[in-house]
Amino acid sequence: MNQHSPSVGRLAPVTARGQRSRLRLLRAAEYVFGQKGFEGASIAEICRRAGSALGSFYTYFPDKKAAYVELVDSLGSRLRSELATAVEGIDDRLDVERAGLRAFFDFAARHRQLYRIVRQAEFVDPPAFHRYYRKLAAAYSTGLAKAMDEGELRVLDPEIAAYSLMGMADFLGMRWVLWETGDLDHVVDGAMDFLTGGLSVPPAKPKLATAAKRTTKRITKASLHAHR
Amino acid sequence: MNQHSPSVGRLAPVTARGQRSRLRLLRAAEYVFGQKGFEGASIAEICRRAGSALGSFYTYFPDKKAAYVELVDSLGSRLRSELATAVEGIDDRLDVERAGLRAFFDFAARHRQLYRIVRQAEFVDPPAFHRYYRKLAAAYSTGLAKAMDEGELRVLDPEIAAYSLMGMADFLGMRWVLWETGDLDHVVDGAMDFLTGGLSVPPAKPKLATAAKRTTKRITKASLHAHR
Amino acid sequence: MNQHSPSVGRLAPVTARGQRSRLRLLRAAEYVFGQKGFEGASIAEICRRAGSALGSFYTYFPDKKAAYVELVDSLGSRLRSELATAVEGIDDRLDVERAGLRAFFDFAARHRQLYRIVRQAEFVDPPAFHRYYRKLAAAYSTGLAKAMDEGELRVLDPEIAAYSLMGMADFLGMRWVLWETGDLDHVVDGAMDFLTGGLSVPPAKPKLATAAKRTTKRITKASLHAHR
Amino acid sequence: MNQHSPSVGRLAPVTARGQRSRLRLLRAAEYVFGQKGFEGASIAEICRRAGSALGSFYTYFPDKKAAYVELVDSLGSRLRSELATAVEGIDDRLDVERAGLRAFFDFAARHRQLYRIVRQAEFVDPPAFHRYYRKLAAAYSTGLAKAMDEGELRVLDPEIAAYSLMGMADFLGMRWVLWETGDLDHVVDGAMDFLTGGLSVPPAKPKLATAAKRTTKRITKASLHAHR
DNA sequence: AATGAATGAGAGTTCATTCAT
DNA sequence: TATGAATGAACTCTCATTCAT
Repeated sequence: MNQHSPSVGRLAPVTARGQRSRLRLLRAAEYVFGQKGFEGASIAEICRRAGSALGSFYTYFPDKKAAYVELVDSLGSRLRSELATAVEGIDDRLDVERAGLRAFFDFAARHRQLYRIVRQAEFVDPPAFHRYYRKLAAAYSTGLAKAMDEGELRVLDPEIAAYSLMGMADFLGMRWVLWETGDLDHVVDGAMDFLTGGLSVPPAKPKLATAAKRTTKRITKASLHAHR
Repeated sequence: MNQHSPSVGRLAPVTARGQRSRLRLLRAAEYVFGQKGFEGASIAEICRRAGSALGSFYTYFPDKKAAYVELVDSLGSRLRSELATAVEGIDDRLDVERAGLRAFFDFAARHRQLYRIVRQAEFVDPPAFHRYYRKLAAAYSTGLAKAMDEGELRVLDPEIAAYSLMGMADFLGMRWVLWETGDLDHVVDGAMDFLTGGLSVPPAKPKLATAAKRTTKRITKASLHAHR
Repeated sequence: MNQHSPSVGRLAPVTARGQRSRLRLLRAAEYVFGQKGFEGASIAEICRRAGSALGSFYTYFPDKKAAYVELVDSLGSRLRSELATAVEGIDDRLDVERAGLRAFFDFAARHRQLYRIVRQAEFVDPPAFHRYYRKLAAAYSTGLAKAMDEGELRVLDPEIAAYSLMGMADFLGMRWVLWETGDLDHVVDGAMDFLTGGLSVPPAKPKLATAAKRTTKRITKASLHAHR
Repeated sequence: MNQHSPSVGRLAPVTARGQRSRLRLLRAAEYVFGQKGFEGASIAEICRRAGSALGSFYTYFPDKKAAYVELVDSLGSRLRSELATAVEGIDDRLDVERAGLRAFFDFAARHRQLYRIVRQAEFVDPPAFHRYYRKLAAAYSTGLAKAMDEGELRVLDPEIAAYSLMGMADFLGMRWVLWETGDLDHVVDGAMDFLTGGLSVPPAKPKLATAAKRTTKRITKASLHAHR
């Protein structure tokens, strides 16, 4: 175990000074873990960055993994909370989707460590990894199910829809937020276009379709060109 | 042809015995890397599993990373080839999507190490990681663009659509292949339902819509129940 | 008087509250040192057990070793005092031996940490270790010499006899008090039998010897059986 | 676990070079453990002394403790074997005792690390500690029981006698081999005197007793003087 | 006197890689 | 080619002790 427990030393600091130290360490850990991954990060570097002595890390965390797990949980709840705030008060469910997607991209842009930390969690602590996605999915599923019940969305299996939408957001963010910052408006529009109407051609007016086709074809070729 | 031809990144064995040793090592590596991750895996364990001596690893691979990168590339090309085979000769583009999704799930079920190896590639060798997804996306985008051109699919930005569909497949596979083996037919149906028609309620015949709604609503509730 | 008077090796508390804290720490130290050994014990655990803060230890002891040494000395003097009390007023010297042996076993049973603390003292502070045994041996030798002088015991080198008797008591206690609680009366009887008459067969009356032999032979075999 | 196992790396070396390395490490470990105790010894120092690299220790031992336990077992069997050799062919049982005692003192003198290593084993690995004494005691008890059966020794509980004799030897060795090298002949004589005839005064010829008394009294006083 | 945060030297252990055979 | 011993840098974690409050 750790050297501490109830009376002597705790992991939750009691003094204000302790609070500050712990926070500094956690922030440094978020940065370093995001930069180097779990294995690549060293406690020494985290402490150096936090301006603490090596041993101080263990005043606040039982071990390296615990700090990592705390970060995963924290990123998850920060993300969920930002998403909730972003869609608050929006009535139209498709607008909710748009705002949510946008908010996710913003979050990812402000927390570029998100992907690396969450994805590597699978190797560090599978439960934390599952927790992250399951909590997101649960909230998402519930929202979708409600909207379907109320006739605002087409009726689908909400959990399948939730994982589909999460996967979309995840991959689009990886591609256009992480790898190559692009015109996010365009990405959001494109994604909304897809998730709103799906792939299949509506049994519709041929003239309109042709016009649209020409337009997007150009985009298509440019995109393909750009990436080998 | 590309930067990953046989002679680059690997030390090609000349004798048949060497061929066999190399393959045994690679198979062992795939297993161990999939089980323990890149950092967690040790060359010693790989050699033990392959029945080779510790030093022999370096007869065939310059270092640990090289073997890992080769695996990522190999998984990528095996997957692309299986997908291509699976959809070969299918005319209807939506049937192509269905068959592709199914083939991906099958592949993931047979290569449960896929997710762990590919995802961790980001930390081991970012180029290999990008290559994996970019090659998949390029092929996918091209196919979608063609189908859109030919009027088989609604016209969308094909790269956005490709990443969206890849994200869907990835997350659905993670959820229903990796985490919890479920009724894959149901998942494929649900995913096709979503990706075909999207979320928005069609401005359609009220009677049909109502009927469908009631039917699927029951499914919905069951699903929610089943997964917390 | 000697080099271990109250004010040396300890920081004497002045207030009553201080007295209590010091004692609590010492008791906790005795427990933890006995449980984990000198190196295995941590100041943190001692403080936790004592209900004190980590820093408080150093209010009363200059360092870890000082507390340990104080315990060794204290165990030594407590033991010597109990032994002295136990044999007080006993006239027959062999009865003194019996009572002393018994008292030692009782002490060891009540202070199971005794062996571990004293034996490890050799590594922590050799002088304290020697002091412990030399003081015991000195008192013992004196007593034996006196009894020999007075014709109550056979005349032997008293120091050799003292160390022999201490070794006997030590090992018998280790075996039948520490390791496996047995029938102590039987052990005391057996030990007295040995230390009274020694190993050699007296040039005695054949009939009695034969009878005794048969009787004890049975005990013998049972004992051997019982302990592998 | 260790990085090694069946095919890749073993703890038992297969090459002659490996044999030599292992032996060098074990000898160095015996020296350093004996000098500094288990906790005080560092693998680094052992390797330095053995002329090996730090990591090589772990080629042959899974951890520090394993090497220690191996030493305890090895000391135990070396001692038992020397004792067995020393008494081989001796008919008179009391002569066996004398030769055994002497052999033990010799062994202790040549392996001054014996006491420190064995005694600290209690904290490092209790089973090894028990094994050491129990094996000695078992052999000893058997020998004593046989001699008692055959009428060569007075009949006593052989296990009690064995532990008594082991304790005597242990303490006498500690006092006159380890602490202060003395006249071992005198110690052996004195010990034999005690263990042969015990403490009690035989109901014998007064004249002889008086003579003996005077002789030993002088020794007594000298001894007492010498040690405070 | 008491608290608990801070310190940092030092430990055991792992393991990718090299090398002699 | 194959083997397995050898290497040593690097890591996580512990804990006695000090110090500011």
